Amino acid sequence: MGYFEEIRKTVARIPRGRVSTYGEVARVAGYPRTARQVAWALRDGSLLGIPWQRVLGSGGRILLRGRYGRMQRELLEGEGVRFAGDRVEMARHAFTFPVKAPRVGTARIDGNR
DNA sequence: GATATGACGCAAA
DNA sequence: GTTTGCGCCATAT
Repeated sequence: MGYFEEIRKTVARIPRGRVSTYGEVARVAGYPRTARQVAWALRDGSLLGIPWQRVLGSGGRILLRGRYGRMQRELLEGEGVRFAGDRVEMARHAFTFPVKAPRVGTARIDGNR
């Protein structure tokens, strides 16, 4: 799987009305410290049917400048995302990606390893 | 291979 | 709260 594909797949998991951040997406996708590259993967997200508007800078700030930035805000507000000033109310909308942890089965101790 | 470019993030001032 | 500097790393040229 390619890098972009992983990133896009991760972004696609963000539910409507919830948001995430570049850094978070990068980590969850399995590529820590590649927050900047996430932006690259989303450049033509709108053309790929990816909810690019749900990815924000840390702290819930919209980093996109100009009309695209305004468009992002409109799209988000359109799906019920609330803003406090220039940033999204992360406490309310931050999406926590489900951890794909090994099951914590009842009688399973997970010996070593 | 070498450089330049960013929708980043964080620590420091 | 703001600005600055720097590390980061996939693509583009």
